[in-house]
Amino acid sequence: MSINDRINTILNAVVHLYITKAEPVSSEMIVAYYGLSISTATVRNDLQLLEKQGFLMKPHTSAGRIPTDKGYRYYVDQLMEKEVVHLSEEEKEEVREQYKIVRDYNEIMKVTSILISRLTHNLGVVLAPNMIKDTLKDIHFVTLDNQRILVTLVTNSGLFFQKMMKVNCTISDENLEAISQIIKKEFYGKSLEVVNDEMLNQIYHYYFKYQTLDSIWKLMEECFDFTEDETRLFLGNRSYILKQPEFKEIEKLNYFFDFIEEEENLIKIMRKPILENQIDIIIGSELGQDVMEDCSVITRQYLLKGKLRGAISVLGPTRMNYSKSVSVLDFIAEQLSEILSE
Amino acid sequence: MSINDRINTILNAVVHLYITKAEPVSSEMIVAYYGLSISTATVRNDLQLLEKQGFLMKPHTSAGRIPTDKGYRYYVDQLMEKEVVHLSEEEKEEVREQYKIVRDYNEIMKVTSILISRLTHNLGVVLAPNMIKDTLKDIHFVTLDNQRILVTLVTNSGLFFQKMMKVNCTISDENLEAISQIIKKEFYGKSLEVVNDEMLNQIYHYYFKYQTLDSIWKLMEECFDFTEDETRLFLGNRSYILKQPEFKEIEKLNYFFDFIEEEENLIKIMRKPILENQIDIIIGSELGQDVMEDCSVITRQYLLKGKLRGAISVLGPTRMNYSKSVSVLDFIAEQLSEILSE
DNA sequence: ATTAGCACTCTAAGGTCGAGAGTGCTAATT
DNA sequence: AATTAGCACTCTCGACCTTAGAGTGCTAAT
Repeated sequence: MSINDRINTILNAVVHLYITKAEPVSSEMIVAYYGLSISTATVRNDLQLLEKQGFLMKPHTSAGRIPTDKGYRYYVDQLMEKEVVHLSEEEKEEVREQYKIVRDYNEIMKVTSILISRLTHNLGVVLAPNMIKDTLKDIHFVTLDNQRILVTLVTNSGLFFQKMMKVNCTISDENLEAISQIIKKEFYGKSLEVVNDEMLNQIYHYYFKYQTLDSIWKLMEECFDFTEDETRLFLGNRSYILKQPEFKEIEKLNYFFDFIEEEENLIKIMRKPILENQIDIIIGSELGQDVMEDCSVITRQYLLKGKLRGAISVLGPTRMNYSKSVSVLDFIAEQLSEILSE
Repeated sequence: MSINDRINTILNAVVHLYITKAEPVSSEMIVAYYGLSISTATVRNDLQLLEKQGFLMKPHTSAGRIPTDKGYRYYVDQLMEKEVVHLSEEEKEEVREQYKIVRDYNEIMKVTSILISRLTHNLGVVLAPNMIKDTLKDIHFVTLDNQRILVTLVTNSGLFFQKMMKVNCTISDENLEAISQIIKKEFYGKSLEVVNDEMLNQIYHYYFKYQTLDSIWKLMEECFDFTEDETRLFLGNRSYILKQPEFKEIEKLNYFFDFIEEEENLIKIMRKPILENQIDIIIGSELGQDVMEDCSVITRQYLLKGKLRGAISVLGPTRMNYSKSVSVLDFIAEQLSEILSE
């Protein structure tokens, strides 16, 4: 075993033991738990070295070591076993079971976030599929009552988008049918993004072109305005994260909840472009949020019919089980893509 | 001022001051804050009386008094001003503003839960309108892709219910149209409850009656099975409640979150029948849940087109501002009913 | 290069103490 | 009879101290 191997082993041991025990790791502990054939003094020398290089730190002079963000970074990049799937057959079965029951997209997203929470004991987050780049396949109007119309918009990948519109005059089913035909004729095969743009920019054009249908077009303008970014975010259980020792001071929890309840914060993190089938791990200070410097986020995108769509994440303390979380996200992303695409 | 009036004033003072200051209330404090023209000794005598009768208690011998559940109960039933609306014009305006923006039912529910949280600084909860007693007005099928059909079911009060169905064979639009006609013919004007029952019990009857449409009926059985009680619950912000002093011990928070994340718990409380336009206040031990004995729930139902539908609630520590919470629920229920019924 | 040995440092838990808040009782006052 | 002043008593809370022990870092030996 070369000296470099030994140093790596020791760093790995510190990260592992700290993740498991949530307490600073001492030289003695490392030797004991890893059955190393070197003395604690040697380990101490190596620990000093690792601290000087910025991978480890001590909470106080006479304490064991804990990893720094740099230490975690080195661990996830270099040391962590990525191949091994850290999921038991029971856990996998649980996921499959849950997915068997769900019926609609909302439920799928909700269940996914809960599954991630349960399996990682951190907070699971799901960003619903973005369909702005899908093309328009179909549009339907359903009259709810004489003041409300439900618009359902179906895309080429089988996703749908709904909006309720308020009207101040009754519009006959024939007229609705006519307008849906016109929209299909004009926009079929165009991406929602384009539909949105064209509709907003050229509404008067359509208005004059199909004058017979008069006031409906004003509504269409509103209806096709997707700019408000209807991103839907699903947060799983909070109860697991409360039990993490890092949150035993209520102050930390406050920061954490203030952060996650501002949806923009999470969306910004999860929207970050990631290479297909890759995992994005952001550790502590890398988040660039002072109040979240003790937390990490792991994000993975999922596919729908082969295309990147939404993302799923684990949010927890920097002292989270990274390899387990990665395994969970990998497995769930795979199952989710399958369900959505089937 | 009769002696009874004085006792009531003192009890009222203790509740008020404890709600505001979150600290045991002393005789001196009562006299000071209420400018009473009696001595602290007299107040102490009355406090002793109130304690003997079970309305107050002391955390320890040399501490001030705090209300018992019985004390809170007497307060909300007898002392609390119910008429006065404890909402500022700004707060009301905020509510109206928020409701102006929302577009669909889901969003309305979500916004409502958040508004309740924000205005009460506790947890707001919304139970979505129950439509099982509505009658069937319309049904639509939308083909998403060759394996999925979206069923939209419209009721007489303009609510709708959606379900995604998986099919293993392509069903033509003509057939879908035909079946929607048949369903409308058979079930128009019947309550969803009845539709559900009849569909489940007589599925074979329909199957033979309209044989030409063969396998679709199997799907209908599944589609109309509402028994799984698709109750939708919306929880508002958790961040306010974290800041309440009763939750400074993390243990209490754990119990709280475990409780609210089990949706059944909240549904059971909120489904309890309540007289129209009445408020239901459940205090501490009245909840019958050991772990929640320091929490209270206030529930109010809201109307849709004049009929009781869902419920909105405030969940917080027993030391919550009951009159403010009641005002918030009253105002929001009114606004919500209006929005839903307009 | 590794290790044994040991002095040193710091935390965490426990103990003591006094100040102060607030009560309850008694005796005096209205 | 109801109210009040006066005061002893009780309990908490924070400050301070002490000690055990966990763990380090250095030095000198291997």
